[in-house]
Amino acid sequence: MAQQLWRADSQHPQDAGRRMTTPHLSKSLLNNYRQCPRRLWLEMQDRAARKKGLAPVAQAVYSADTTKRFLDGHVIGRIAQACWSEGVDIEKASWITDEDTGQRQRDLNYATHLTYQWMQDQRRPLFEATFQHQNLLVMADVMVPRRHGHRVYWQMIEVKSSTTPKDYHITDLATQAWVAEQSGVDLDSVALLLVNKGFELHTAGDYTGLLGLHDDPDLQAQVRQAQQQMPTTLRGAAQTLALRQEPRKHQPGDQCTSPFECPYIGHCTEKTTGQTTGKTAKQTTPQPVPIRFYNDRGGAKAQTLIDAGHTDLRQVPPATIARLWNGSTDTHGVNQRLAQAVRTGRVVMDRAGAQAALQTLSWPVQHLDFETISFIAPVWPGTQSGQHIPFQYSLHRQAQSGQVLGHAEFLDTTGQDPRRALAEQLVKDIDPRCTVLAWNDSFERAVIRDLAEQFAELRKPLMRIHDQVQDLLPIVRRHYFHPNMAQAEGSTFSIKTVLPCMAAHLQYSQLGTVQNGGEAQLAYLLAAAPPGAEKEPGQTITPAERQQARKDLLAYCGLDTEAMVEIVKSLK
DNA sequence: TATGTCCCGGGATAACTATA
DNA sequence: TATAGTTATCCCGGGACATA
Repeated sequence: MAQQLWRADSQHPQDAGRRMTTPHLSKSLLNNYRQCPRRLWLEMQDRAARKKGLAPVAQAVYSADTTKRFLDGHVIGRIAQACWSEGVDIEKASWITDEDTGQRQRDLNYATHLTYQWMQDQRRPLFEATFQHQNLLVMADVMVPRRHGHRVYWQMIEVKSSTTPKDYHITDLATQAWVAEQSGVDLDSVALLLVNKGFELHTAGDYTGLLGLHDDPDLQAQVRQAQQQMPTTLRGAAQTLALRQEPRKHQPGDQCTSPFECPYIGHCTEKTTGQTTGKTAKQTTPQPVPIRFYNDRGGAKAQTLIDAGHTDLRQVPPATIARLWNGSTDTHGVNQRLAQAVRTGRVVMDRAGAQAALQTLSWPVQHLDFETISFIAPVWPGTQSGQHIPFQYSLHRQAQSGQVLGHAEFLDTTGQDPRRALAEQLVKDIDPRCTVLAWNDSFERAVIRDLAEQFAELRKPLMRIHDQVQDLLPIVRRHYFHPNMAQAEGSTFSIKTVLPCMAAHLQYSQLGTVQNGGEAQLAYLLAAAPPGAEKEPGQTITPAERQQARKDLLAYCGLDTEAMVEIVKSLK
């Protein structure tokens, strides 16, 4: 006998709109809890405040990187749905118009009801099928009916804009399958629909082969295993929600960025460091300098010092520091310089060594920086998913004296494949006699290699440029350390960390909306969007916005190479 | 002679550093 | 998300030395 679709104790969807209480938790909220209870708590406070039209308790801010990832996810979601032409989009059908206010809004109880109805039909795949159990609501990306003899089972498919399966994919599937099964759905399997690495677009708009189904037995077992945690997780989340006070005992840590960036990082770090942040603390308040090293995997070296009772990096004797790295210096002596810089509060610089390194370059040098865009679903024929496609570069020419001899730049925001024009211009702009300097050159070299592979007739000059490229970063790393770099928020040797130490008059924070690579990608998408494109529903991108995005892009990329100019100057 | 301990170097690997 | 490069760490074998 076929198992009934809905359990007796679950509320009958017939009167869903009336009797069902709105669930308190969704899959993503549960994920927030898994990542950090404090995040869940803040998110719920935020929602409650928004509902009442009040100011949020904490300001949630998503970085450009995360925003871009969300965009990618939406695109992949749409492409996935196109794989099932018969599919019914529950989400789309669940928007109703409020008779009083005339506003359109989504009715999740209605979505649950629709899901129930279509599942009884047993023939068509469902998108965003909505299930509720207890106070938890989930939406499954795709549900596919599969007939075994007389019975119909369902395969639950989770679509991810990722090329490899991740742990959190398993927990996602576990949560959704658990809720669906608790509400009586017969699942025969779960699956992930992932992006096939290396997919190349041949015909514009044809994404056949972009996505691949993963439903091996190992996945089934992992999801089953993860489901066992569900009751515990739900109980924990409920306890967190019942708290009246923010659970501050959850202090910032690795969980703030892994597996996802938390939008409340700003809120939590502000609260914990209080008024004495690193920026404002001067000699007046001798706060202990936390023990941290460069490239110290998992903080192992730092931990040995902490275990030995050290609390302030400035108080650790140099010999003790040296002993950490087998009694000598670490590979390039970076951490000896780091410790010395922190101890003395002064810059450590091996000027002679830096000069010797710079001496080996072919002057004048040209500082090169690319901005690239990548699409998980490639838009231009001949490009692959995830490929970094350059749309902009900046090139500063600098004499050995330090003097700037010229600046060239390129920016294509036509929305067409920018590679050809960029490659041709680059070949014209690069002087074959000069060293080309990049910051972390592997990236620029890979981009140039790609271009050389793409355009056979430009291969020779492009590969010549490729061979001209050298890296400025290791020269700095081996000969320079500024005390501020030891406590930098970002990477120790990121150009955005190093620049303000070497040339205080140049600041990324003075730039407009584009202050890092992720923001550059978003600005590009804005500037190069097709005519009539909308930023938000109902908000067409204006020519002024496009112009501003272009301006910000030029300023940002230009500052990256100008930074390199200044860095070379201060090494001399 | 057999066995155990320590250290060192080399190779593989995982994790981290950068970039967008 | 991805890639390329770097580096800490693990593991292993070999050599030196001590001990049974």
